Amino acid sequence: MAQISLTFPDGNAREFDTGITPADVAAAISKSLSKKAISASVDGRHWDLQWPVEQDAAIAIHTMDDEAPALELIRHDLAHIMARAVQEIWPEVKVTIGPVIANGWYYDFDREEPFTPEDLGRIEEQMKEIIALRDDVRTEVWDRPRAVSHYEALDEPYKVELIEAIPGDQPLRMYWHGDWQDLCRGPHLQHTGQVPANAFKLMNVAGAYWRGDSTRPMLQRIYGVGFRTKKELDAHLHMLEEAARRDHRRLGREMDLFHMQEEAPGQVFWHPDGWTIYTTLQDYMRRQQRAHGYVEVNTPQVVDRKLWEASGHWDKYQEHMFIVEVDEEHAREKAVNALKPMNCPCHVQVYNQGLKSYRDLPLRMAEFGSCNRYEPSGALHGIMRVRGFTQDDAHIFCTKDQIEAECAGFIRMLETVYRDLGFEDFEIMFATRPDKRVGSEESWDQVETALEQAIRATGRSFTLDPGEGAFYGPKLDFKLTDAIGRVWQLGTFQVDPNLPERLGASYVGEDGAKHRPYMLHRAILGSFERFIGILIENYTGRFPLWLAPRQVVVATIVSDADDYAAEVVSALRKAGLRAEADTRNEKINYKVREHSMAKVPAILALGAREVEERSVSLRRLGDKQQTALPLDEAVAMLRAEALPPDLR
RNA sequence: GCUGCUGUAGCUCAGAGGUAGAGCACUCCCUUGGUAAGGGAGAGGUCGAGAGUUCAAUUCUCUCCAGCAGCACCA
Repeated sequence: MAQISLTFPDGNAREFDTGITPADVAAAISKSLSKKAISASVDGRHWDLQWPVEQDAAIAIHTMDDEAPALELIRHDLAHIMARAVQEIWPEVKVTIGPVIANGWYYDFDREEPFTPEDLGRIEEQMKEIIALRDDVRTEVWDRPRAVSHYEALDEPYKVELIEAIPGDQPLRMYWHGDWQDLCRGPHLQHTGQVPANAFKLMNVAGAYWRGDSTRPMLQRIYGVGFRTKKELDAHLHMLEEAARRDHRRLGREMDLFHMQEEAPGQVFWHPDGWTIYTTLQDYMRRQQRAHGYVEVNTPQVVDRKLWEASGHWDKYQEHMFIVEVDEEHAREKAVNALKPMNCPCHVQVYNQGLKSYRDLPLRMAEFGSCNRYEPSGALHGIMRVRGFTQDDAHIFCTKDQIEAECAGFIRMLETVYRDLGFEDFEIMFATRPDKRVGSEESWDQVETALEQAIRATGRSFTLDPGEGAFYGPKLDFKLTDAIGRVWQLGTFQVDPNLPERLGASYVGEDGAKHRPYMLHRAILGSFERFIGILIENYTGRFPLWLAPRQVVVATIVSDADDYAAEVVSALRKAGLRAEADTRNEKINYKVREHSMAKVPAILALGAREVEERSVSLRRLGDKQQTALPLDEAVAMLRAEALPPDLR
């Protein structure tokens, strides 16, 4: 029999018969490895222990100690075990697909009746029984006709469709968990007993379209999470609780920052404290924009459809626009307006006033632009996804040659802002030319190169997102990671030669002729609403002093300190701090508890001693202790600390 | 928009075919207390909206609205 050479991670190579399986390889190495083996990597590909190896390759045998392959196998087997459990309980249910996802898996089923939360418990029990059976996992390769007729006989139409969608005459792999069988590319564990029975949990049921297509039937998707040990599962569940505790909708209500109500779905009623955060953030952004050479404008909310027709939004974006029809009795014709969903067309109108020279470029035009978009009801989510919002929007009008420098300048500005606002990590996604596009290849080459050079100039790396650019130009998306590892897409930078063309923007060049400027759409926060939602969750409501809506509460211990408290508050306010007195007839314990829960960063307690000494007793949020210090010193210290990062 | 679930006091939630309850918050009184809940009393609800069934609906049915989870969407 022919031999192949397998190279192990330590660099040693050994000869084996062609077609040997990793299970046999493990057995040849040692009995203990053979027992512990769960899968292998063959030339970097995750490989089932039962699959034969036909060529020379680099091989590594995995055990449960190898986290990534172990979790993938556990979750993948759990998906199959869950599907088997469901069909054992309800044989009429049709199975579809069940992939591994972050932290777990899901499986989509077609069943007339909805699954209930009680059903999930029942399925879990059934899964545990299957695991206890320690059924062997077997695999075979089938040819296509056999697989199709097999699933037709079982009346599993979704599987038939899946097979038909698999390209070419590729052989199909079948897996059995005991007698239950599924089409699956593998790999899998060796028997169901290898899945930890106490380290998984079914989380919820939700609808999901077959093949992700909203025109296809809606299936029922069951989500589960699975780990190697109960400890890992518990840690994950704890993390979810932590995320729920940070939920901006809950904190927004508890901290009295904003509310939303039925009469204005997807729109925010900002309360005084929430609006303080908003305006503080806006003031900060305004300073940043000025420092980076932007001019600020403001443009109308309600604009005639003619402009939207010219910009192309009427065609492409109408379903997302709030249309306002004005049926004036004496109007010659009915006026149809739309609330602006974006600021760009209006900014071109500002640009178009007066003749522009190449000397005017680059022109960086910013607006805290209030936009309204009719988002689908199911997309709304707290203040993170709303129908009325304000962007930190700007458009840079420039020449093609200026794109690179503008892009680099923008990335540097964005770095500063994210750092100041508490986010150190962000990633750049570079979306390049899509299949359906306008413009010459040469032009795409130039613009994409300019963006790439700009990123390199800032010393950053990027992830390529091929084909995901807009039809008229490439874009950069900036994704940042928050305190609990969630990723948010906020900033964007997009090159657009199209809108200046449509709306007739031009400038007079050095040659005295008219030219089209490029337009760079860019935002850093995205929208104030979403960004503040993220800030709330990132800080769990415990804002740094400069952003905290209520910075200092002056709490009296005895009513004899009331006058002094008024004096302290006034000194703090004079120093620019947001301070208020709490002279209620309550004990200091009560006041400290209440203001701590309201996440006020600093509490100044005043009793007879402080009145006497003209001092304060400062307690910081989260600290168990307090420090006594003279009033003047406390005010100076808090004032310095409350300066926004760009003014320090 | 789609599937499922939910909607009762400011908040968190209980409840039942015969027009409602708890805790916290709120108001008032007592208490002047030294760093995360002092004590007492009181007020507060068209049970999301509309229609239907019924002697009787907040409870059952239907429609609508909003929210939640996921999907789809996200210039």
